[in-house]
Amino acid sequence: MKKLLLIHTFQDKPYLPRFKECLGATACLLFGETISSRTEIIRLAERAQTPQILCSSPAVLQLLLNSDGIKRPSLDNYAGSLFTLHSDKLGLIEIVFINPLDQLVSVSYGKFILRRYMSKFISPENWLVAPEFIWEECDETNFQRILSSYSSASLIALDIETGKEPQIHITEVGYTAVWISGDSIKTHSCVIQLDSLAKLAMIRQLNLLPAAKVMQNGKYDLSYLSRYNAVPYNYLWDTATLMHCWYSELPKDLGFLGAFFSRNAMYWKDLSKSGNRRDQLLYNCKDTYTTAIAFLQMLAEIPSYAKNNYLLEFPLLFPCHMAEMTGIARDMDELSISYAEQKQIIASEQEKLERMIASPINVSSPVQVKKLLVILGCKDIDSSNEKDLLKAAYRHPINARIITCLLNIRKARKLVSTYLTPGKEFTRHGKQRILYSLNPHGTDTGRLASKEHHFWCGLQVQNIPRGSAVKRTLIADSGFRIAECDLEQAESRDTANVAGDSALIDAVSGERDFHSVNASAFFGVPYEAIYANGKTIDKPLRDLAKKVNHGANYLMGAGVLIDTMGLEKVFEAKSLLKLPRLWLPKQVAEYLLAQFHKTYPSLSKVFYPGVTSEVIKTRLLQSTAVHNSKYQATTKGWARYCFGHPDKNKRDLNGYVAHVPQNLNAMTLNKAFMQVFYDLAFKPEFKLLCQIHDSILFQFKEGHEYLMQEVKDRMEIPVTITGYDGKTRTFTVPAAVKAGKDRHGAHRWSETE
DNA sequence: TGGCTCTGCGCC
DNA sequence: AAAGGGCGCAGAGCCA
Repeated sequence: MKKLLLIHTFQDKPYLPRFKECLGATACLLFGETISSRTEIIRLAERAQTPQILCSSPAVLQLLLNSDGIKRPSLDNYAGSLFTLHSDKLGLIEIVFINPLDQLVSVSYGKFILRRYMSKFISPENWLVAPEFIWEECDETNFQRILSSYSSASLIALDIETGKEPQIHITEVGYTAVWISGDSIKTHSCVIQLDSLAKLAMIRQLNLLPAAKVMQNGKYDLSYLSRYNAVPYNYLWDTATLMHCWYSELPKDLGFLGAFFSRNAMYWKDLSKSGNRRDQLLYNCKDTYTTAIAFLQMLAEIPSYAKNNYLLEFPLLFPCHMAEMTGIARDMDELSISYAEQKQIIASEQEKLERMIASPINVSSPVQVKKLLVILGCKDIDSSNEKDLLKAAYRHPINARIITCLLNIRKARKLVSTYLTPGKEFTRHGKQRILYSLNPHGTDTGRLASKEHHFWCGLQVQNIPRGSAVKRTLIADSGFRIAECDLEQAESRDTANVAGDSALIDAVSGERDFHSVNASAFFGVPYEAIYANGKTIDKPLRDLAKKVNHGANYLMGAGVLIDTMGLEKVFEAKSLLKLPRLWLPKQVAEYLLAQFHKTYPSLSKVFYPGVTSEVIKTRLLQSTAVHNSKYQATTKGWARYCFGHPDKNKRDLNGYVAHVPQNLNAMTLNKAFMQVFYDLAFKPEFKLLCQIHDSILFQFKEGHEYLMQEVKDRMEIPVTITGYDGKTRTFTVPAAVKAGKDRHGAHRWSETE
């Protein structure tokens, strides 16, 4: 029988029973005392009569690393790393680090990761024997040899390192070539320090080799290599994308992939901190070696659902790359105007506020704002976010004056600091552009995520404020018009069809205004009294229905609904609906939510239980959607592996229930994005800018207005889906397109709203 | 000073 | 006891 030794910390003690659940038939001795030397570790192993040690102690990690001069190593980074020691009695001792044991409870995938790391000891036969790591620097003296040997490689992993000063540039490019023949796998790694045009020529030649390329988050590398005219040929594999397709809920960084996929992993990223040139080159090589090893292990294990996901996701990297490299022009004059306006608001409101409270205050400091709340007689409110401040405002007119002022400052500050501070622009030929990145592996649901650009500038493009303060500084290129096409009520339509709730399907796809239909159904008021002749008549009731719909969709509880609506609205709803005068806000909120579920009963009766049982039985949420669109490598839907327990944990349930329509919408938009990319984005009169969850932003040349319709046509994709009620339906989410003004007006993003 | 976590808030 | 989904960025505050 296998025997292990666990060295744990005092804090781990409460979780030891959980730990034992993961052991299966393996015996394990536990040790939770202080250890102060390597010899002590060896003696401990000898006494336990096992050369295999699991360890969650940061102190032991420090012991094993201190000869390398690494200060304060993080256990998180080294979890999964394998260290070795030598014992005269036992021979080779292996130590695998694991995460602190509280993660067995606090993280949904805690047990899964622990079992994975344990299997390095328990089932070593499941792990590829890593080929030897051989590396050298590549320069004029050995380039021809390396080029000719790499030309027969089966696979080449590559990775760039970049520097920021004096301007962004590539410092090195690393490669690991892999030769596979039969059961034997050989690798060789090299790194080119990019310090001359001759070296660039070498990089170009290596990148053009026929072998399939594998990168980790390769879009980053592509963005730089594009500028050096050194784009790699045959980029087919991406380890971050693969990981996302397989286990979207797990980390995807290279350090984690190394620990997860390589038995002998040793976290290497602390190397780069040494400042030593050779370490830097070695570091770069290790990145590519780890990418290659992780990829090979993935090939050996990856299940079919993840392969199918990969066919859905990998192609997106190319339109995303194009959009990232396009960006949106910024009107710098308009920026300074808008910046000054917001600064002015901050100054005047700040003065007003400080006059009222007769004291200086930093409104961005939760500590100071909470003190203010105490002074305003609201010491029960222990948070200083907008929602809670509004509670305080509702209590007294003086509070309201002060808090309104405070919130105005916060709003303006947010605009200035996040969106309007100059310097985020990418400047070329004297023109400024806002760049951004779009990451297909960024979310658990299949939506794209956005961040600032790889070039250390730009903005997250998916959370630009809706008003004109920021969007008016983002403009079409000369001779172009900016336009946005969005899918209307996409998530509500998707929810309705996925759940198979016929009432919701009718409400959302009928001719009538959705929120007014809801208001009528929830509150028993005739539709015509809320909405008639294309106009809202009873706005308060319609808004109420909108909030209830939104809240119920995300399985909101009554308490949170009160907070989002605000007490005032809750009381308003009570009198509007003639509910008993003595009802507490909570009862009112519960009533509102109940009305929703009474109107659309399949959601709670069929959809939520369906999601729960699917997750429990299969651990997967498998989409049944089939899209009628072009350029698909697969017609099978996305599958998400689920570590959570929707039957035991409401947060998990909420997340999985929200996943289903969010994922369906994302898949539809992503397919639309592909169609727009292939059919339109290469035309000179068209520029693909980005997608924002239910819309695509683009530009077209003046005089080519028909392109708006072309985009719209490509977004309206018929979807056939089998709902949780077992019935199959086909539906199409309609799209609406809006363009900025033509040559006589401004060509600003703000015009498309 | 740099690095980390927490809080708050922008979007869909 | 109560629990709104999915993201990323800036500032505050704390620690070494």
